[in-house]
Amino acid sequence: MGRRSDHTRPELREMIVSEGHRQISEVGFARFSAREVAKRIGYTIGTLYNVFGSYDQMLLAINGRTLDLWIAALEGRLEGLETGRLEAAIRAYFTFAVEHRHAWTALYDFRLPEGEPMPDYYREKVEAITGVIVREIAAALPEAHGEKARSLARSLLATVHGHCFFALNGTFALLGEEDPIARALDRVEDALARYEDG
Amino acid sequence: MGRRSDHTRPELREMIVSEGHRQISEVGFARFSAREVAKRIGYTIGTLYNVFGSYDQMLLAINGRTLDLWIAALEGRLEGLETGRLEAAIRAYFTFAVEHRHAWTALYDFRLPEGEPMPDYYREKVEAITGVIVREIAAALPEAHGEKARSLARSLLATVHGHCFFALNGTFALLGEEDPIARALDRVEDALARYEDG
DNA sequence: CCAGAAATTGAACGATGATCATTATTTTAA
DNA sequence: TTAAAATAATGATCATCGTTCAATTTCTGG
Repeated sequence: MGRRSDHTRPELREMIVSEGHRQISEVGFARFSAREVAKRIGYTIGTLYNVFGSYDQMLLAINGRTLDLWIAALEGRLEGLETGRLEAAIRAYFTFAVEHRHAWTALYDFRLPEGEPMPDYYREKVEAITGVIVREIAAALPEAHGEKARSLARSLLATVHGHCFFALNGTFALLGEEDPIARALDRVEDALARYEDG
Repeated sequence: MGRRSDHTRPELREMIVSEGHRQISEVGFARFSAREVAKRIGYTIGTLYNVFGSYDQMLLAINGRTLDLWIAALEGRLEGLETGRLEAAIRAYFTFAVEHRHAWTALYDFRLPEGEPMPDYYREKVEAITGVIVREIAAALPEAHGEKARSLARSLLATVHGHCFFALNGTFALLGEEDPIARALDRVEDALARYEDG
């Protein structure tokens, strides 16, 4: 078969990302198959390569979709909230990871070959996640500003990530920790309390 | 060829784990190949299955080797140290991860199929890593004891892990953080300071 | 010395990602 | 209107992977 134009380029792109995300959410990164994605949207493997150029770029697009959904989930949860915004953001962080186990894990399972740079569009999505936390940290610490707030936000993001990661991969269960979110919130509180003092 | 007895069962096991660890350290989890391991020790793929029963159990053994080396590196670094032991432990945590990038990352890239339980020997190694931190936390906080110290240690372990993970996977670089270890130490200090107060 | 046990092989299978000449379709321009 | 050029999609081909297991070879106990 040749040029069909059943779908425009952007439509096709969307179909692949959408189905790819569905796939990876269901079976996880390890069992993900590009061929299966192609089959399910009624195309063949070659077409995925035509559209994305490489497997890696396709996976990046799929992970990008996960980031989009994650950002939306965070923002959505905070919308209209007056108090407890930072805590809500952290809880939403966990909730998304738990509810999208496989897709969330794939974010970290997949890595570009060394040396290959992250595309800007992806970098921006990662920064958007951070941005949410930065904003809430800055709001929680009126006296903090600029780089100080950004630095603390990055670090607390890593803190929350570590707790979330251990919660999902079974490390916390293995170690007997039963309430990972509470522990993450403890650590954030520790940092804020200390900051307020000096 | 048949029963050769060039090597005893334990010898063979050691050869596979040793070469497997070398392999995964070099090329990483994604490019790891069991066939390649077999070839390099002068056996064939079937033999690996004879010895370990499954691919997963072999990988677990290889990751177990990484944990052994990690524990040894932590203990070795602390040996004879009188002061600054907790900080030294955390620095050693990072140092090992950086110096064994691929092997360390493989610890988290590989997961058993859902439902399959961790073998006890592996669980014990993970607990040994935690144990080091628990011990130093307990030493740093004389008034903390039992479950309180364990709980805090687990949480700080997750905190350090998050920072280490973001350092290695490029997230911190992307966000402009240049000194992940310092940030991890900040967070640990935050927790200890708060704990000492009440 | 031989029969049975044990260890090792490697061919076979079904997948995977990757490549690319071929073919079908559309678009363009004459 | 039609021929030529550009484009889209295919699917056969390749190298590799994990997995299985009958066949083969070697060892060992009697």
